[in-house]
Amino acid sequence: MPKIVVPEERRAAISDAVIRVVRRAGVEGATLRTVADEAGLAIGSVRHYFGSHEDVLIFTMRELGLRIGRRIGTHVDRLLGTDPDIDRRAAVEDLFAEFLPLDPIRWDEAVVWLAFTTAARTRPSLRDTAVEQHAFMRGLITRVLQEATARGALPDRLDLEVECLRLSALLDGLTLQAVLHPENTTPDLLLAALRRSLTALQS
Amino acid sequence: MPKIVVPEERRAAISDAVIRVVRRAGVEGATLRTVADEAGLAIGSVRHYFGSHEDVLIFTMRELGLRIGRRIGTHVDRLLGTDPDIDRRAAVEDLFAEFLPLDPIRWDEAVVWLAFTTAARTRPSLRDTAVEQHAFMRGLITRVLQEATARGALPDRLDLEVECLRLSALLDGLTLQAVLHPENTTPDLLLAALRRSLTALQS
DNA sequence: ACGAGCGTAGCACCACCGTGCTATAAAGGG
DNA sequence: CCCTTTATAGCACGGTGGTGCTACGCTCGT
Repeated sequence: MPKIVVPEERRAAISDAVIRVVRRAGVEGATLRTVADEAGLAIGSVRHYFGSHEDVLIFTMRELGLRIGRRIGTHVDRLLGTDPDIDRRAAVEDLFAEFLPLDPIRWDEAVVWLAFTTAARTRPSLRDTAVEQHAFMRGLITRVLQEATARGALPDRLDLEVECLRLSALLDGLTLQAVLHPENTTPDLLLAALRRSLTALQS
Repeated sequence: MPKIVVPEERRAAISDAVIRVVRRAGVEGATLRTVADEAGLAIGSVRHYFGSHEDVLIFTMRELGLRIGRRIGTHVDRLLGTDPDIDRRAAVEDLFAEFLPLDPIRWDEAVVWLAFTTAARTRPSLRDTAVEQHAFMRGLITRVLQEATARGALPDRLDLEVECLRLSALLDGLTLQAVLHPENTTPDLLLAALRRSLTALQS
């Protein structure tokens, strides 16, 4: 049966298993044994595709980061595209809403990403990915704010560095609360908070 | 030498050691051995004061929560006190600023608290404390907003549930970013973001 | 003064971790 | 057809985790 296998697919399947385990038991719960079990493989098979346990985590975190970035990228394309007739306010709202865990799929992703990015504080091998993703988020928000300012959609004496921080902190904070206290942080509340903040920004 | 020891002091000293270890190595790094080492005790001595490793973590998290709550409580007393001549806007700002990691001491506390509260998601024994502290924060913010509305300091058609979420998410998000990406999130930026948000709330 | 009780310390056990290493079976190329 | 390569699987080792249990010494009540 071997040799027909595409290594990339196997790696992806394994990292999916890692994501499920982390969601259930945290990063420290994702041992080679639990991951192999979740993936329906033997521990030796998992090790065949990764140099070490650390590599499994690094690959999975990067994979998850790419997945999130790809999802958000879709909205960026629409917003920064050439179509002049779109409702830009709605497009911006959609873009930022994509950061929020508004459905079970994104909620799971947010849970796992939070686990990884907090774990990265004490795991040097995960830091790079965490920093990259954070820079991506800050850069994206800054660009959107700059563009909106240039367009006259925002007051032009805003301190964009502070506004970027406020917005990214809001998104991170909403996500954090939705992940840790979902019973008090329903999707409709998340959306209401985002809408209110964007509206307040315009005045 | 024994018997002169006050058990509560020993427990407090041990939980201080736990806090230092968690700051350095995360919750999963706080094993009985590392904690005992950090406290300058033998592993058996630590176990004399706690029923289990789990108890050590529970006690320490609760202790840290109380410490944070006590610090914030000081500002609450001042704000809700009877003195009519205080600058209420400044008092509110001071109160909320107390949630932020503006100095090394509070930064350490924020790091450790974040570690505990995220760990609580997968550790049932820590959940209660996490939920309590979160309810405390939400309740406090709601009360302040209600009082400000009653006083006429805020527009009275605000949806306080949404505003409470916005504010608590902002504080949590700012803290999260300061903890995970301190190089991009300096204390003066944190304060600027808070001030801007409070001002925006009033208009 | 002496025994009870508490603080301190550490051994021993089992469970689980990552990893080096080996074994087996299934392809694909010569 | 055989032999190299690759996928899969698993053993065994060293290290480390929490914990049950025991040992020892100091202090204080009687």
